[in-house]
Amino acid sequence: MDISHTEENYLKAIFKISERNGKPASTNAISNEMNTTAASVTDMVKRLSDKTLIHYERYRGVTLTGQGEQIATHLIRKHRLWEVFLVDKLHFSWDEVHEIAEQLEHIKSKRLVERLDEYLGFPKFDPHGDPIPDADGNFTIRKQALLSELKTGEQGPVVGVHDHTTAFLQYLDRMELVLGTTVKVLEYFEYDESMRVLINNEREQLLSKKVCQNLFVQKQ
Amino acid sequence: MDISHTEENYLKAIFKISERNGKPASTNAISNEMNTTAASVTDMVKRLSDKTLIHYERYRGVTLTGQGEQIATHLIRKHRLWEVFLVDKLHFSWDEVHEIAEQLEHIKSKRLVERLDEYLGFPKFDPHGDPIPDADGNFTIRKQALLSELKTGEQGPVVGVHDHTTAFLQYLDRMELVLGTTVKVLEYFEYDESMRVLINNEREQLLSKKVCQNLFVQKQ
DNA sequence: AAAAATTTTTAGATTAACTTAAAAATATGT
DNA sequence: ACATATTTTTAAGTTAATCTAAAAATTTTT
Repeated sequence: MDISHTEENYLKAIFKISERNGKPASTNAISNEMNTTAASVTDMVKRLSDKTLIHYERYRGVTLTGQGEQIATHLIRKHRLWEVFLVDKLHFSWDEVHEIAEQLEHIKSKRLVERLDEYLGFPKFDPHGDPIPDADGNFTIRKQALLSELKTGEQGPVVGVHDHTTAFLQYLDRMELVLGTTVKVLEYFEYDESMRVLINNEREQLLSKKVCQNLFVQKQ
Repeated sequence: MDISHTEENYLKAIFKISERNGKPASTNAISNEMNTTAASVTDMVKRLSDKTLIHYERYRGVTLTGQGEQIATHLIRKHRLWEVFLVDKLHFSWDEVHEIAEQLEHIKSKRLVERLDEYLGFPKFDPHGDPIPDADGNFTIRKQALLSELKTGEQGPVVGVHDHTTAFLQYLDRMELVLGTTVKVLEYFEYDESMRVLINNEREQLLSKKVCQNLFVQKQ
């Protein structure tokens, strides 16, 4: 059975939505994620159901079958491995790689993925700190919290971002808040929910509510 | 203007055919190269003509416009650069890379190609000895001849293959006739057009007519 | 130069992926 | 619980890319 580029993207969207909301993906949620119409989704969802890649009952939303989930996680695996390649080997910055990886993830070759993984040193996380699933679709789980959830005095290394937009990533670059940087909460301002933090035990910095709510820090 | 995966493949086919035959690509030649029907080609050729990527007059064959040629050579550039990547960095063998590169060549990102080129050390030839065009579509030209065209006593390094099939490439691997190997013609047998050659000034080898007609050797 | 063979184009259909607009089903508010 | 709002599906149609079969144009043969 072969599966189109488009079908793959639908499966990935369904995976993301279900993971995010912890429940079946609605037609509207999918159309929104895919920048298409609800009618197109209904159409596609029938086809994916015929191929037993999803469970679908009209008006009840969509979940992935084992097969469908396997394809979705494999796409994510490829996407994130390619992102590592682009950053580590070709020296792209972390805000430039998403769109290219969006194309590269559709390249079909089992051996290519295996060799790329090996070449990159079997990385477990991509340049944004997102976990790279293994060949069976298992993600490494890490104890993490948003910086905004830490209490005064708590600290940890920055391990990921919640917001993946170029704007945020470039902001972090300018602040020299790369992955691995240690952040310690010195003071919390209830007024605007901002924080004064100590970065790498060296310099102090004021971070806005929005920034704190989008930075993942490793726990304990 | 955007151009589909399929349209790109047509342009590449037209480029190859015109280059091979030194005249406009016929509908049949294209349908043959693309494994499709003449009717499909006529259809597509109209669309490419509307986009001013080719010159087309019915019953008279097809040539590429400047724009079309630019796209075709850029595809070849990407294809061959990716082949170098697969062989040099991921350690694929030269008979395994064509199909993967066939997919990778469609990835759209100017910066990616530039960075890949740099990462690979600006190679001028791919793993099969085919020239890699530069960003302007110019190919490095090399003085070469088929081994079968050499006279007794002449010699040169192997620089390319005419036949790109897996069977031939694997045969060369088994014979340890990789690119760079020096071959000297010791004797020519008129009977079956085979040759006795000296390889790397070390060992003698008998090569069949077919092999000699598919190996490129650097001249003078 | 006419007949035969080949090549190319047109005509008519199909499929995947998409759209808009209307109808149907489900969910929500009072 | 019923009217209203929202979500989802169906219906009908479009476009790119393909196909088969038949017609038309070109080339080759004699």
